Amino acid sequence: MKATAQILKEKGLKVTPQRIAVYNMLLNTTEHPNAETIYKALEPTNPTMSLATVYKTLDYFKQLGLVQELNVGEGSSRYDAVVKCHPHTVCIQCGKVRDLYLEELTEIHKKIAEELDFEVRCEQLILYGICGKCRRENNENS
Amino acid sequence: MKATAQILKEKGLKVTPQRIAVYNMLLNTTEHPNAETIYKALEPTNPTMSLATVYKTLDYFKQLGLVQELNVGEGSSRYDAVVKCHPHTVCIQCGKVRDLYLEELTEIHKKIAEELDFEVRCEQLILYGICGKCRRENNENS
DNA sequence: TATTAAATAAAAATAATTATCATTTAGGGG
DNA sequence: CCCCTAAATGATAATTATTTTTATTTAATA
Repeated sequence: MKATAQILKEKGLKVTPQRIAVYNMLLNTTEHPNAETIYKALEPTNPTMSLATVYKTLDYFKQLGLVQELNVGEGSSRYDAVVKCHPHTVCIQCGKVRDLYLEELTEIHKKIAEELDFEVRCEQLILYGICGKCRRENNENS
Repeated sequence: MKATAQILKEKGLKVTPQRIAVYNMLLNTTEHPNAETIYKALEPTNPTMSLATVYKTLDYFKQLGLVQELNVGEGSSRYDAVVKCHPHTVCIQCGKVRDLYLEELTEIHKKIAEELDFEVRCEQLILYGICGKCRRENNENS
């Protein structure tokens, strides 16, 4: 695996502890955290870090294709270090956002795109519903 | 077509000029306006209308299934009087949001959902890209 | 028509994000 | 290795979208 500092350098970014911290945090989670959550997670180890820096860092990363922004209809944006377009599930009960990897879908959308007067750059599919865990808990309590 | 007042009444809502205006405005557009845009559009005919009322009205409508909220990654939410889940295209150049009606997709998602430990309630597909109009304009200018 | 609970407008409050700006720092050149 | 400078940071103010509050108005029922 490529070192974070190296990745930043290749993108033409100055390597700073803050940027390394944000990127590593995102690499090591599948939780799709928002800026606030990232900030809180880094506070213990980076006590001088500011929330504005997190926002600015995420914005740079987004422009350079290091992260993707995801809005599932909450107040705030979530971020994902997996930049390849991929579908997500959102549990409307516990709020958990999970990645889905369904090659079929990608292919199907490509095919459909060809039939439209629209040049698809990225497709985002969000499935809203009840995750397995919540469904089982609901059944127990009824 | 059912009268707006009747629809509101059936949902157990008090019929007010503001609610009728908001709902009719959404019925008569395919632009997926946000709260601000709805407010501005209604200002000429409803000069006393307040933005807070637009927000509250949209919130009621959403709860009752009269409108659906759509977030394509802008700062604000858009609203659609077509409440059936359906895909959208978003032009990353002109910002236009359009409805797509692709039955195949709905079916495919249903099938895939069966294979997941996830009970799908609604799926939202957003295709980001360049619309035909923008693509043609780009070609002219190059 | 009178009553009353609910809806409205206006304004203040909140939340998420962005901008400003003085200070600090990364990283290239000497 | 240190200096220099442009860029990054932190603190804070500003902005934008949305929600809440509250006094007033109104829809709808008796």
